[in-house]
Amino acid sequence: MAPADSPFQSPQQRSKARAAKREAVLRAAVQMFNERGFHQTSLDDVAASLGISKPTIYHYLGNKDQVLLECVTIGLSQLLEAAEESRRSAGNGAQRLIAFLTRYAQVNMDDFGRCVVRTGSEALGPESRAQFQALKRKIDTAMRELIEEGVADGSLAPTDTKLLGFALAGALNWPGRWHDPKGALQPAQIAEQLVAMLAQGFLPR
Amino acid sequence: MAPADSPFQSPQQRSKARAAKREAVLRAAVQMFNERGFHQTSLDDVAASLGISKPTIYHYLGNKDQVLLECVTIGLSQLLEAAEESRRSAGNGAQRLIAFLTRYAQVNMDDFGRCVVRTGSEALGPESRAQFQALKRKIDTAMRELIEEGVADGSLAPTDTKLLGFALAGALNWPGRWHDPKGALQPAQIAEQLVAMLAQGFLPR
DNA sequence: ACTATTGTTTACTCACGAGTAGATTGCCTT
DNA sequence: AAGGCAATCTACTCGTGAGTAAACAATAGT
Repeated sequence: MAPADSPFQSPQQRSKARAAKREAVLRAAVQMFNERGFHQTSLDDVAASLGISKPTIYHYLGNKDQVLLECVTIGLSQLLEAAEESRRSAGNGAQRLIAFLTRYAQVNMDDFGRCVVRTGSEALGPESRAQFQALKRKIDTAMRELIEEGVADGSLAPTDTKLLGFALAGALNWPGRWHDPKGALQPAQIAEQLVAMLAQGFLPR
Repeated sequence: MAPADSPFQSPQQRSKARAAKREAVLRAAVQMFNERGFHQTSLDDVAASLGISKPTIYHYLGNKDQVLLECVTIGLSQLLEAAEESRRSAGNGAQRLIAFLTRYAQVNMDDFGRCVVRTGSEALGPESRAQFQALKRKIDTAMRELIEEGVADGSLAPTDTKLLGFALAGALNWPGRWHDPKGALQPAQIAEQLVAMLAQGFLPR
């Protein structure tokens, strides 16, 4: 084993460093995409923000399309993970749905989640677009399943599953558009209040 | 007065024809924007779809930015009009809010409304963007006022007005993303059901 | 008939940004 | 020592698409 402070890197350290750089590129890219929009962001801009040059980005990622695809894939994976976690968790259907929705809203206020919300599938090339849409469909399906489980166990009022899914998705995606990460409002709070509001409806009981 | 079938046009007819052509350009443009996205649509494409050439578009509209701005302005005007109409209508606060929301959702499934939903403000240049955002803020404000009136007259449960506004806007903008105009589902039905669902919440009563 | 105005075209310019070629440096292996 | 691989740069190419110049046609007004 090498001394911890050796200036020479082990293979693991090297590949880890490589992965870290790759991720740094994605982080920088996604932040600029969210701020200015995908088409208003050149890879030269992204490179400059990291103090590197464009070819370096191409060293880590194939092309601009792939950069975007990776960003949204990360966001969607977080959502998918949230769905799976809720699936495994205890509680009745309504409780598990609410847990999922809360996490869902939070992810949509994070860098990669926001990118998912703000990216229209048209921005991607045909192959990437297909992957993107397939992933989104997976999330939709997961949400619907959670809803149906809730209806089945009686903890949710019976409704049109698809429509409820769309309504919830819309309401909880929207923060990805309006929420300002530099603002005072905390994502966790927004998520919780929003979900509570949706759960209750707005007519008086 | 000239004979009705004269091949010579009166000044009114000329300016009307001009306006009609302008609108035809906007219609063609907005449809392509919605389908392929703004950046994936060149003005050459739009022109071709009308069987004309690009400079003709420039004869009616200043530049691409302005084309988009006009499109979203039309959409937003429809929303604003809906708000004003609801303001003037009879009924308690909740009823007027619901009427507005229903119309709001419908507009968002129409060509120009969809364009509003699908267009990120980053796509526009600075001046146009400011106008766009100002208009959107107006809609937001109108919605919040409707909510507050409902709370004031007791027909709505008291809540965080801003948050409810965002939740409703999100849920009712979303159809502009997923609804397929060529699909079987009718916008009017979707709008009504969606609003009813939001009004009631999804927890059992 | 003559001129101005409106509508429309063809045929350009020009900038920007994605993507690449090839050189360079330095570490790592044999 | 030598060759190879990883990481990075400078300096390009090249397509696309916004926007324009200039000509042409048709209609309207004088």
